[in-house]
Amino acid sequence: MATRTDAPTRREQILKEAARLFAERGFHGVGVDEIGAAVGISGPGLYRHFAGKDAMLAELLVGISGQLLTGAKQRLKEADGVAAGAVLDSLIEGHIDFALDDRPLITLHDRELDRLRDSDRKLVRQLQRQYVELWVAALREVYPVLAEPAARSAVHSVFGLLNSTPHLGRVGSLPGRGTTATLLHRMARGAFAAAAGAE
Amino acid sequence: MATRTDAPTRREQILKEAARLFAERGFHGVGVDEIGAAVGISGPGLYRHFAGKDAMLAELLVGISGQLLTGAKQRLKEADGVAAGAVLDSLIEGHIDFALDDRPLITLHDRELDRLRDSDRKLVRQLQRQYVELWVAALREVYPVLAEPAARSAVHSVFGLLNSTPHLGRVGSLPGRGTTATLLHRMARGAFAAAAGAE
DNA sequence: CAGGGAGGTTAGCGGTCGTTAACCTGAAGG
DNA sequence: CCTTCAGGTTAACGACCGCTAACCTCCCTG
Repeated sequence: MATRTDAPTRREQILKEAARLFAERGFHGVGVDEIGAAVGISGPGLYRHFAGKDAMLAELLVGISGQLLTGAKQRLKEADGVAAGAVLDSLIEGHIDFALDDRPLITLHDRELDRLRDSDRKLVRQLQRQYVELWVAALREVYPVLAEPAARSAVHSVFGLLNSTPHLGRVGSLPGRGTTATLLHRMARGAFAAAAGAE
Repeated sequence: MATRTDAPTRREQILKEAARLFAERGFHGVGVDEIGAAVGISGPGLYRHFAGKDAMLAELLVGISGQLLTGAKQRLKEADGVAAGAVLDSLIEGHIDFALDDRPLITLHDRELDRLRDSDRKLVRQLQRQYVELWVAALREVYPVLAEPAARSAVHSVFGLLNSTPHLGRVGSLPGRGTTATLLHRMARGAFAAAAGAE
């Protein structure tokens, strides 16, 4: 996958700023005028790029879920034949990268899903479900003791743990990205091991 | 502490329904008419009990933070002289009880804080900070290896793990409250142990 | 060099929402 | 029995918000 070097399109600028604002003040708490102002144009100008405010949220949430799922599938493909534990580690690593690099999106991800049109919400839910099932399978490969319901609960809980990055204070106060990533990774593995420990 | 048997006051009914609605659709996504309808009166009738919509949210959030902090202090007092691990277990147990019994409140707790007036938000933040510091101290009692910043990050992450209960599907699909509580407790301990493991 | 589309602008409409005003009612109490 | 007041009601106001309409201005292209 070639790294993008070209300038972001206006659509992408808008999506990025909208994500930040939605994460900060909630979908209903942000007006289109503010989103426009954040990219240097005025409110109604946004309608040259999106059908409406809902469409921005939909594109963000579908994008997030799709990106997580695609990334996970990619990692699973690359990790063919390696130890089960390494596969799980790779999933964890991918999720942590995302949680640390796109904190506004992580916030939106589990906060504004209900604001979507029915069809979009179903799509996002389906992508999320697939992502979860990838984790559940990888987890049970490592810990066959875990029954499926317990494994699913454990995965959701670890998502909660990894997605706590927005609560870890502003970027400056963190002990450094690498340190935080390592800590989160260890804790996730520890939580999984404990979940399987005394089943 | 005597268990309440008397009927809930109207104020309490309103707060409970408001919490549920705010958690479901967000603070800005719920109208006062809906909150009124949920308790059988009409919108403006609420103003006999609260100064405004903001006041309901404020009372909810301050109540949550205060309740968590008070409960934790109580548990610390009762657990005087016992092993450090047992103290940490008691904190975890208290938080899990809260997360499982008051899921709407847990959702509000880290989602709508920014909608508060400055003074209320500062109060809530202060209560939350005290609560976190109680945990950090208890955690470092068990794992003295953990430096304070790492301990604080670990605590926030475990909160994320424990507060994931709203994502665990509707109550019916859970494997039973006790089972879930035990699983969460084990995972929290496992995450803490791993955080301290290779410091 | 016409012209047409991409991407802006401002004005304004229609609906919603929080809040207030004015009024009503039933029960308690001297 | 009259008063008072807690706790409702409906009507309506003002602000805000998403969105559309109408118009403008480059820039690209045949």
